[in-house]
Amino acid sequence: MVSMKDIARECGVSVAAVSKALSGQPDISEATREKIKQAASSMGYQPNSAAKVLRTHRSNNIGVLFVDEAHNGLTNEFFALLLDRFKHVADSKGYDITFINRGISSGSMGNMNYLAHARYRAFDGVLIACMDFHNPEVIELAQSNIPLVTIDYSFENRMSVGSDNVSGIRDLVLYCAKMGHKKIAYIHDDNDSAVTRDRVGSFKDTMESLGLSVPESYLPVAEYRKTEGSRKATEKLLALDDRPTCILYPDDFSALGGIAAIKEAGLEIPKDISIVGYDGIRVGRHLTPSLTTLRQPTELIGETAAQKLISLIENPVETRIEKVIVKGRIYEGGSVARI
Amino acid sequence: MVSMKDIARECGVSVAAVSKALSGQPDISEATREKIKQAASSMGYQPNSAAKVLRTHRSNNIGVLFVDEAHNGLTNEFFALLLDRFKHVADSKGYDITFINRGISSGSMGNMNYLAHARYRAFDGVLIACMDFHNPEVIELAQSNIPLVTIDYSFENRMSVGSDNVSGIRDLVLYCAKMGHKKIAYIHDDNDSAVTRDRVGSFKDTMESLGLSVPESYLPVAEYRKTEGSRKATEKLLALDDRPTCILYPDDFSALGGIAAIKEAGLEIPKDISIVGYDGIRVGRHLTPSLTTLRQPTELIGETAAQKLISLIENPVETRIEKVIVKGRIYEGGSVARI
DNA sequence: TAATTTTACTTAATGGATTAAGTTGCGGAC
DNA sequence: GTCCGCAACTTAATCCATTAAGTAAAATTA
Repeated sequence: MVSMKDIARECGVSVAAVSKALSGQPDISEATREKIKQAASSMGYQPNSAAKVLRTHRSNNIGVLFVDEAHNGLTNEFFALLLDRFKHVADSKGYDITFINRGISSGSMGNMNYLAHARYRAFDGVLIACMDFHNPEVIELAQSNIPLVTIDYSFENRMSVGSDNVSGIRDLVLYCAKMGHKKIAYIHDDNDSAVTRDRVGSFKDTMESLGLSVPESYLPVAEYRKTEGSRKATEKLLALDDRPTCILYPDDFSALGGIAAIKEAGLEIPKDISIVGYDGIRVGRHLTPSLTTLRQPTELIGETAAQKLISLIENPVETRIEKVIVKGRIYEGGSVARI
Repeated sequence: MVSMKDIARECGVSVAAVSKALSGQPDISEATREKIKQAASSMGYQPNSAAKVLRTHRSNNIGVLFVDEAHNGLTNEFFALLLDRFKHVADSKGYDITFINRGISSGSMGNMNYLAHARYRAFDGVLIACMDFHNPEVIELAQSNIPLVTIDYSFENRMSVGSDNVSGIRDLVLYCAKMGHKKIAYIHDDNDSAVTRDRVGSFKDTMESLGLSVPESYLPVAEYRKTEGSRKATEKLLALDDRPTCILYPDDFSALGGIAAIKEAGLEIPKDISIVGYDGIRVGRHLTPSLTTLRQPTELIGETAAQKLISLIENPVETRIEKVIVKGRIYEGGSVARI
């Protein structure tokens, strides 16, 4: 490997001069700079990030924390798309992306936790998405001094980007009501998160403002993004004496589980029962009938998260901590009947 | 940040002793080792990867080259799942994963190419998937001395993991023939790759072995994984005087494009025309009828790639260069009619 | 007991780049 | 002619961990 030392020898200057010439510092004459650049290029010089990081404490590397146990991270279309756009913006600004995990061993002290890993790699910033935000290790990371952006969850005094769950659920409920539905159920997770609180709250509020009642049985619990749970929750709803005419699912994967249960019960969508998803993933568009859902501006969320995080990294003082909220839009498929 | 220096001062030993104690070297007494470990842990010591990489030239970091322009990388379910499994194995063996891109600037010399980026970050190894393998930069990377595994493409003298396209296409054709089809079309890309050659070759060979003829018009061209192209190719096939009774698509996304064209033509699957996909992505299972396809053992490909690459990194001499080929299995959906 | 081996360290060089502080030579001001 | 200021460098310290080579003391052997 050619280093600055080699170039310096070749050009008869000091290593410092080479460093300055290549990094565009002003106190190097144009002639010398040209000579150094020429030599660097002809000798096949490649910078060494380790040396740079060691000296400057800047890695131009962003850590991404995506849970991947149970295939819940990358293979989730929503998060894959989010990461794709995030990566795109990061790339264009000269940042790499490395996944944060728990597999790196810290010598004798067992495996590193998330924060230790982030420090070990000297990440300039961290993106957290698709996680259990109550995990102590995640909280530890969030309370560190590393620039941080979270998706769909907000820590105190930290940047976050999320979708507007309140308006999302409201819009969906209003749409269903407009289509004539009065008996609407909402399946949700019982985890303690703002997403759940916002959505359930919005659901109840909107229903109330429409003068529609929501029996407790219309709010069954199922883990997010698990088809199995939503399938069972759907079966419960279908078994009710006073069955709802429309079921809202908390995400499109859950809706897939619901569809399976409905088909199994010998019912037809939307003739016998209407359903609505949330997220707007690709598969929904190819179903028959296609799934009415709230399409999240996933690309925008990913891009915004990257911009905010990089701004936080590069201008820590001027950058204002924000809780960015972006609105989604209803995709009107064919899964809600007019009654 | 606490460094070994701080621990050394605290314990009254040299930095070298600390390094040895923490990395488990034998020539440190148990008493001293214990003391150092205690101090390290109570002082909150965190190793510094930059220093380690600088000194040892080992980064415990694997570069992953996934094209992402046109959302073709991460958001492709096949590759997302592949990467997910790859990452899982890499994690468990203590390797991080960083995306290789072209966004990192090398000071005055423009942006780094893939190889330069890999050297810059000192990746111990590289995974290449989902790429244009004829790209000069990719070839340059493949010809470097960095341990490398490619997916679904094989460079001379380099490790690769791929699915068995020959048996895959053959199995599908045999299945269709068994269902009574004689007029079978295959849409394919006209790029110059082993995947295409193997598949088209296998298609023609299998058809010939069955005594079935394949007119040129039954082999229309469309770019892989693009619904738009396959839609047009399908329209062409449907417009033929002697229309095929069954269309094979090169991947499930292409099949989605075909389905759109077929619906638009007012035809019904599988009553009027049968279709077959390739890959076995999730959406296919939720279509009505569900898509008959060749399900690739994506998880296995990802895991194998990781194991092979890490073996290549850790035992460069003993590890034999292999072209691993794994077989897929037909998923029998409802998109092929018995005629 | 003297010689040898082992144990448990220390010393010092090294990897590659950055940067504050210092030095030299030159042109211009007075 | 002298002094000042500036351009264009060089020097040297620094970031942190690793490791070959060296050393002193303790343990073993003859």
